[in-house]
Amino acid sequence: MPELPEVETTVRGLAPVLAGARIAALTTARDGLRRPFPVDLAQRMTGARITGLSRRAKYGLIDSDRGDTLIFHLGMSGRWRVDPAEAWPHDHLRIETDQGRVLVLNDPRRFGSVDLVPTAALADYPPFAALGPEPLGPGLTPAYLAAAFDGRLAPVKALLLDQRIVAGLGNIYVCEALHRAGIAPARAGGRIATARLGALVEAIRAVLAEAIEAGGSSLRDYARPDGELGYFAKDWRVYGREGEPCLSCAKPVLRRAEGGRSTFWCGACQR
DNA sequence: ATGTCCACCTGCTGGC
DNA sequence: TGCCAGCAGGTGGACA
Repeated sequence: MPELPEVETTVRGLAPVLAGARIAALTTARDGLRRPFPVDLAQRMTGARITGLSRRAKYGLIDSDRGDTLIFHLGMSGRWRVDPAEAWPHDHLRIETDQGRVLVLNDPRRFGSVDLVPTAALADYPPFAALGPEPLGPGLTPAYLAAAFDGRLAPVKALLLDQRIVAGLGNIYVCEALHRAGIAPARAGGRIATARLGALVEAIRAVLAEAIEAGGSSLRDYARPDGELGYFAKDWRVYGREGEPCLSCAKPVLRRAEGGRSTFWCGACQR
């Protein structure tokens, strides 16, 4: 389920537990998730000190002082739990720090992944090879989108979900950004005026920034044990609101399923 | 190359 | 109450 804001919030929640700590133990409960875990994961991480945490697209990065970076992806249902009071089904990976803190990666659907790559060779990590710019970074501009969308007949929604064009957007935030920008999700990407792409860039940034802020707020609340990172309540303007009134014009929000995913939009506000 | 669909998994919900 | 279809926020590979 996690998109960029959820992963960002998760990383921010992991940082106080992991940064500067040494890994006392790393254990796995199965061979892997969507991919096998690295066979030497425990060997290479045990005893290592964590020097920093960061995020790229929907991936979380945990750097060790041994020159390795552990890269996790939460897939659709992954979450990190902090100092869990009890074991849950689908707890797949457990980290214990030298300060006695415990982190557990739980992922019922197992669409997530955990990999270990040399920090110096992050660019060679296959999932990173073709990633587009970070939506909150300097690379996402109206001119960039205009070039990326040029001549494309695919729906703008599909293009925004393509991680090679923009890295980190998922179904929810694409629906929300398109609504905020007043652009119909089915409109061909190459048929959007540059001025409207400017509105789209602003909408993407605003939607993500607000979600990260909401996640940060929930993070501050849960200094308690057995915390779940990255999941927080958020009110969507269109996502999940089929039939309910558009918050801009009160006409019912529409939903269409394509390729197994739902698109929510307002037929009146979005053109 | 581009656009579309499906598989990979488990869990939850709503309708019958 | 019980069963089952449908749905879920991701990625990547297959196909036309």
